Amino acid sequence: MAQLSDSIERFIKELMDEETQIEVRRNELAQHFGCAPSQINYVLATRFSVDHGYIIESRRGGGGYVRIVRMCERSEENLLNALLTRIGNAVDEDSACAIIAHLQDRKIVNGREASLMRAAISRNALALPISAKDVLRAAVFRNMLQQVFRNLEGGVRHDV
Amino acid sequence: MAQLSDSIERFIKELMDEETQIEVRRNELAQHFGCAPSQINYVLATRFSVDHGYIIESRRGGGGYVRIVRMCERSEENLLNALLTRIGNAVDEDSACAIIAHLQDRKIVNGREASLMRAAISRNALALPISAKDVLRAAVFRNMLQQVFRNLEGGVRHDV
DNA sequence: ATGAATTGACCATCTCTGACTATTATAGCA
DNA sequence: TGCTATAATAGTCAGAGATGGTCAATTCAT
Repeated sequence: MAQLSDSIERFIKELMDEETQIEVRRNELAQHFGCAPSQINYVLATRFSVDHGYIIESRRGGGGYVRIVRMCERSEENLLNALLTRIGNAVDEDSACAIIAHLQDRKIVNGREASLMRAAISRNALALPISAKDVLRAAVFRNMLQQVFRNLEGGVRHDV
Repeated sequence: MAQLSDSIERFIKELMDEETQIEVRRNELAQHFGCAPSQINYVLATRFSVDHGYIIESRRGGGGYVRIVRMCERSEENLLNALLTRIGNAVDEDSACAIIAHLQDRKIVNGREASLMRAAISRNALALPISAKDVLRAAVFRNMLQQVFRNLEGGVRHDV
């Protein structure tokens, strides 16, 4: 039998046919399928994650919504994954700068963006004991890289 | 449904089109939208804060008014200093995002750069206990801002 | 038996209102 | 003139209502 999650997934994908993004009410959707609202979050987390090429944005409170955005196909995905693996849980400043330079060589980021990234991961920025800096730098760097690659896809303003 | 707050925000911004400041009667505005007067204060507080680049002045009593001023004529140098002061030693994510949005409004950064900055200072990026995050975010953010303004001086402008 | 799916209790955030407070102008009066 | 009462504004804050989020426990499908 088709799982509830599968039905919800299909429903959302049909809604998105032709559209690059849609907005839904979590509660309405849940009611439509007669399930718990959190079930919607489950479907979004398992079928509409960044890995699946989607970005979820939402707002709570009166007039709240859940927006589902489909990202374009990514040709550079392998590079991103390679870089994320390379960075792992810690990375020193020189290595990070080398990666940024590489991205600039490949015209994936321009000079201004490269300088921004260096600023964010510099020793100065990360005001912590030396040992912790590399770990924190890796976290910030990973996040920025993912953003860089999302930007490549044409959509410019999607944070996660 | 479009939220009342969103409508009021749009209305005010349309009034301010071309103008650098406007004056309104709180009660009149509230009546126009059929809401409680304090709703106007709510909109001003959440959409026209200093972080968003506005200043609110008002006077009570007969002939009272609310004046909404859009900050814009500061030189970029002063803006940098104002922002660094504003950020200080700690800043939460929402405030930082408001500042980034303001920079984007003023075309000081473009969409890609804004998204990069948000990525660098997001909760996800700063893998630390909550209490320390705001402090670290401020440090990273300050560093990025200084870089942004250095980029301006060099005139290295790449639009997307 | 195992991992996926589902639920429900509890949490976080955003809006909006109304009661109460603060401030200012002005009319009326001594 | 000077003082005071009143009317006309605006500000603040706590709380209710409306959403969405998270996570641990449970159930289900293979």
